[in-house]
Amino acid sequence: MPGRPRDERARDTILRRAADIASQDGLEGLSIGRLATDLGMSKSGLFGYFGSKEELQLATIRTATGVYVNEVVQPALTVPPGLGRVRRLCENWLSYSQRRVFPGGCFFFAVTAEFDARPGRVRDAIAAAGLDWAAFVARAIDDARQLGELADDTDGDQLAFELIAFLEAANVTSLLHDDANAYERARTAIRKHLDTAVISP
Amino acid sequence: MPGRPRDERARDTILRRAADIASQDGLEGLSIGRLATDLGMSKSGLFGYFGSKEELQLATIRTATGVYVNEVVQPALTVPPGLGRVRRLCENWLSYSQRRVFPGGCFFFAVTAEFDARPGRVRDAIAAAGLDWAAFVARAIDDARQLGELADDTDGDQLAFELIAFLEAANVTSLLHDDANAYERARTAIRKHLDTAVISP
DNA sequence: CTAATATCGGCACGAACGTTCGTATAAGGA
DNA sequence: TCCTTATACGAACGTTCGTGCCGATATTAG
Repeated sequence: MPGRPRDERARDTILRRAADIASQDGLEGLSIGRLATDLGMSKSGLFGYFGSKEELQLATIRTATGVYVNEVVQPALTVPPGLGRVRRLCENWLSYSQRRVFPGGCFFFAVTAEFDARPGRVRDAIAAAGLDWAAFVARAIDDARQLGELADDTDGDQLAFELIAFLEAANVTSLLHDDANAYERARTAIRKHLDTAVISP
Repeated sequence: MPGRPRDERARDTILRRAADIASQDGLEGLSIGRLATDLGMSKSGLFGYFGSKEELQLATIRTATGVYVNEVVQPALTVPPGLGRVRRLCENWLSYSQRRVFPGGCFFFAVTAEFDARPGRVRDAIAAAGLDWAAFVARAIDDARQLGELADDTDGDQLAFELIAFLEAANVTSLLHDDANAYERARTAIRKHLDTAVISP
């Protein structure tokens, strides 16, 4: 069985490029031949790293998850729990989408829409990542409520659903219509929306 | 040049099935061979109706637009302009997604995420449909405001952006996690959201 | 009843797909 | 130095893709 460990550095390079392609053309549109040509290597050489296309797709999702955590989640942990962290999470996400960290916008938006209606291990991995993200946002909201910054009857899951809806809407609008101020729309919506939940009087 | 008019009935049957497949597997995943096999006809016979895959994709978008208008837009026109029509539009959309009029959820959500990052005529057609829909919702909101049912400073485009964000978030959440109460989350969000914009005092 | 025309299936093409196989190269241990 | 092992490559596998050609069938006109 050739090639279990192989060169970790090269593997990461391959997967980072794979995530870029998949954000534009999807995980099915990501073909091994094109990826190999892009990277100046042979199809079979690249194939040896993964052993199957599905394994390549799963590894690409793991790599994209790492990028996502680095870009969106980690920098939000530098600010203390509370409303500030919630705002920071949203802003990190919008920046991550707007800066085109992946050229096709949010990687997970693209592959979620691609796989949400077909069963399999790839869909399961994407769904798990989506659940983790939603739970993380809800947790940040619950922290803010317990710190007395949000109203007592704030529903963390519900508010997370609404905030994430704004983020993804900005992503797709900006991509489809080259409309950069979609991000400003989302920022406005998030600000207004959080203000109505914040304890003010 | 064989086959310009052909059987209109058969053409509609083909395109309706094409839209169903595309809602699950995308307009690229929609292959002529599979579509022909599904319908019990030959590849070349089906191909003759359209002349190219891109033309099939564009025709599929037109057919899906017709379904969308029938399911979402038309029944909302039976209620008079105003806040009621806005609510009805949202409810029609959620019902259209929840009843799986297309087996892969909203057709346009699926194909938008697929094509939002690749130029071409297909993307342009999808983008135009998206603009029409957003403008229609914004118009309905503006009507409600001019009728005095919404606050004077209500921004129709902004509010339309927010409502559509909830709709699409319900669609994708329900599909990815088999979570039917995502629709209830969206209904809650829409109700709350419109209530804050409505003229109450 | 025949002739013209429209429609569709059978077949094949070239390209690209994921995958497998055999081989060449290069490094490490004996 | 020789042998082993790991890694990457080129070529080819069988399949499916979109597309084009050609002949058979059905429909319609004269």
